[in-house]
Amino acid sequence: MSFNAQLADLFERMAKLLEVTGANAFRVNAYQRGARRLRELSEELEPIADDPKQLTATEGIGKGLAEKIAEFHRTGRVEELEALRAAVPDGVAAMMDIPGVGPKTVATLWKQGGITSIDQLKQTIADGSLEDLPRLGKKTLEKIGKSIAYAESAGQRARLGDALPLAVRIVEELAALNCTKRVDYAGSLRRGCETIGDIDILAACEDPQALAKHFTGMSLVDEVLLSGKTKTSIRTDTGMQVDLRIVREDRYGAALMYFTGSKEHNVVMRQRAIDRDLRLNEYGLWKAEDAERMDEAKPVAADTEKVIYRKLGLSHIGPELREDRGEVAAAADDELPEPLTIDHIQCELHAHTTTSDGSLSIEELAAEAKRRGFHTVAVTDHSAGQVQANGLDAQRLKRHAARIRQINGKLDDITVLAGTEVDILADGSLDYEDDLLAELDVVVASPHSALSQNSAKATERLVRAIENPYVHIIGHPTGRLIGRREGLSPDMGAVIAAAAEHGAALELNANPWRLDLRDLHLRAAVEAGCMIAINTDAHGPADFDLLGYGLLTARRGWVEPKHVVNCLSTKALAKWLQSKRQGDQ
DNA sequence: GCCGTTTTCGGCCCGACTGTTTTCAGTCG
Repeated sequence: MSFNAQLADLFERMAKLLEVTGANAFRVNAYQRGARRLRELSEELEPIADDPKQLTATEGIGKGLAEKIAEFHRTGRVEELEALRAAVPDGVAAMMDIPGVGPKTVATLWKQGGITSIDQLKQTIADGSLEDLPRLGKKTLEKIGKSIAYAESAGQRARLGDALPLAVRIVEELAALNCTKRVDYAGSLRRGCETIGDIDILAACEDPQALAKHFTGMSLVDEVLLSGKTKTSIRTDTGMQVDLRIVREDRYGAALMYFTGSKEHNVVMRQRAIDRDLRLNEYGLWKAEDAERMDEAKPVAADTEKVIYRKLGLSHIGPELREDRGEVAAAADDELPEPLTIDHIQCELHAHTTTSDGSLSIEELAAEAKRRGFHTVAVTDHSAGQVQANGLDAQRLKRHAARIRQINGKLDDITVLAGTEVDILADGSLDYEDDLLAELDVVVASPHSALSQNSAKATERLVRAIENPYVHIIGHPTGRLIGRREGLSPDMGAVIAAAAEHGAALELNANPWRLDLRDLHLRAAVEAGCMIAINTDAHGPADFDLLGYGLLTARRGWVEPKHVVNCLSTKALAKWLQSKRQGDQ
């Protein structure tokens, strides 16, 4: 784990323990913010760990955190954290993770109830001996018990690819009602986050009661969690929590902005409003004096997000950018990245056919790509190392390439490239000889095995593949599977620097299990001058639809059309593929 | 603990919902 990541974990732990012990909430928040900053930092703090001046130049790190960083660097530990650990049993801190249980409840359970673990809490709820504690009545305990049971059975965040189709289905069903004026999904889903805690749906409606009733009566509803005048929550049969909020139509934009978040983005926006003697909340942007009487007053702006941003002196910030990663400053200077849309994507450079583990023939793949409006599709079947995927040995690859070229000669309006997705072996060598790779139009090199090797080895491995003169694209560079497998954790700065130097593109694999590279690494890559390849890794016709997940992730990574090889014209793409070859001759 | 064209103190986003109270504390987003 990197120095920054270790510190981020440490600060998060501090925050949690401080919260349980009833520390000042703003102090807790400072540690949380510090941890978050550390995770987003692209440069390592270790070299400057003993220089408070340089450390405090980072936003969110002041004198206190700088001292902790120096202490950790010097001694490998932080005294205050050790003291907190000694004072608070592990099980007590763990109770904070139960939904509906916050610091106050944990403190009551621990100090007054003697509960020091989730297991003990579960038992005590079952035998009913807890009900004498203040503010812990029968219903509350019942709810906590349910939360524990649910967390034990599921608990994990949903992948974007599972949550988005579900949200679209719910939005479409609610939109079909006569009384519905507007309805959208908001929250982390609208921001295109790779995993989603719960789905937020926002609606404006002439008959809120009817809408809420329809919502709780949908066939996918397993349990109604709460239902108020403006907020209703359900759990679906797949275990996903869905919140519906109903707002006035003329306040819709303010609500959409508010519920899209992120929380951190909202904080910056609210502060920006205050700096201009305005107030921003979920009901609109107000003059400061009107914020107290929103019922009678007229908002400065409320019906669309765009107007609210404009009234705050900002160009419209796309939902994927709203993470407090510098987007507000960029919008103020009119320097936001150009939004990458599906119309910019003109080719697919990573696809499989029946020759390895795909479901389409070469002709069918070409036809599907053409139907999607692409000028080029690359056939990149697996190399021999992928035995389970029917990977090709050298002889089969030669015959396959010849057949691809033969078919390409007969097709109009679509170019089919002869390529491969060659394995990057554990030591960074490739699964084919260089002279065979040199015969192909496009080479995608990907790690598929030895995905738990250490960081140093992974870095060396990927850099070596990047240095190979015949490699155009590094496919799904870390090999992670979201929520299932962590994949490689190389020194991404070194990998990116190598890719920039050698002109290899890094892939953003659009499959929602992968989304690899992830958003923050993409941003570091384009800032370093790397090209990005956004591919669906199609194994069948429907996989081309996965491109949408790639676009969301790319926008989160501040990737613009000019950074993406799939946005190149036929001619420019041919030139790019060639340049790699010529540059090394 | 962080931060500063109201800078070394005094703020730090704020409203909905629930359950336990009987006017509000705790949690969540």
